[in-house]
Amino acid sequence: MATESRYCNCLFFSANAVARLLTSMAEEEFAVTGLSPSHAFVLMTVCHKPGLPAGEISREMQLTPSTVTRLVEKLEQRKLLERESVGRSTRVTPTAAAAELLPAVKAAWRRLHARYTALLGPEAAAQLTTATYEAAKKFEQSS
Amino acid sequence: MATESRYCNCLFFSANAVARLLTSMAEEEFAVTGLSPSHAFVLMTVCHKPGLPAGEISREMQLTPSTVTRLVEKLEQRKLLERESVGRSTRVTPTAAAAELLPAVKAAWRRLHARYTALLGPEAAAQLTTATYEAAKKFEQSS
DNA sequence: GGCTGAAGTTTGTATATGCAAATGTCGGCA
DNA sequence: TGCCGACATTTGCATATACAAACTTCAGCC
Repeated sequence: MATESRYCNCLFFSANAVARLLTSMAEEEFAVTGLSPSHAFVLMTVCHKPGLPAGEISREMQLTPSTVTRLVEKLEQRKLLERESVGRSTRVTPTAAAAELLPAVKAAWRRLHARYTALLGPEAAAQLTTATYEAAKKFEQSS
Repeated sequence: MATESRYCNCLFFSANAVARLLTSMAEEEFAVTGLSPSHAFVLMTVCHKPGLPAGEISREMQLTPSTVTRLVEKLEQRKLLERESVGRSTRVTPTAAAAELLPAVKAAWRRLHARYTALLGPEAAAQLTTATYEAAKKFEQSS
């Protein structure tokens, strides 16, 4: 109470702090899969829709195309994904190894969810999540 | 509506998206000062408490000491801050140039605030900010 | 008084992400 | 048919941030 940060009323500030802390939690939970959180999300996305073009991954994950290229590249090196150039798009498909790894990835994701939900309380967590998602949508529209 | 992201109920995901979007807004607003948002916050922090040890900056900004070292280092190169080694801590003080730049920095900060507040609506913005800040505090305690 | 450990900072290295430019591919039009 | 602009992706480069190890300084204890 005595030491509220000077920046507690700045959303830029708090949002970045929360994102860093959640990323560090996510890294811990996904560690058992050998993947970083972002790589894990790419894997889940591609397993859900095999053959997805890279640009679609970019849109679903709200990351730039170049970032997606790097992520997929690394997963390809680990033999978890394959890329196929089709026309001007690049279709990405999971390998058998990816299918095998998927349950562990999904379990880690569930643990992450459970972890921050426990820390915030179920209602607060749900509310913060939707508010944050709505904000992301509005910000995205304006840019 | 038709295309809600699969990840809209994941706070890790939304928090990172919002943080990226806010960072990009902040970069635009702080651009006139020639500083990145983080550098601008360091400058404001040090102008507010001249002689602050680096570790205190680290705590106020919720960044690691090494990150603060890099930020201060660059501001020192630009003749905006000075470092003085006192015992085992490093005291950081603003230069005259920093004092001169400070109003522009604060103005940019106000513009940033106004910008996201306009996009979200005043109540929603305030509520999201406090909820986010509370979450950051809880996450920090648990780590 | 000298050692030992803890605290504060810096340095080396690694990762995530983005922007801008380059590359490759398609569609339409002269 | 061949060129030109638009789209999808990749590549080169830059920045932000962190972790771990090294370095410095102090504080207490023998």
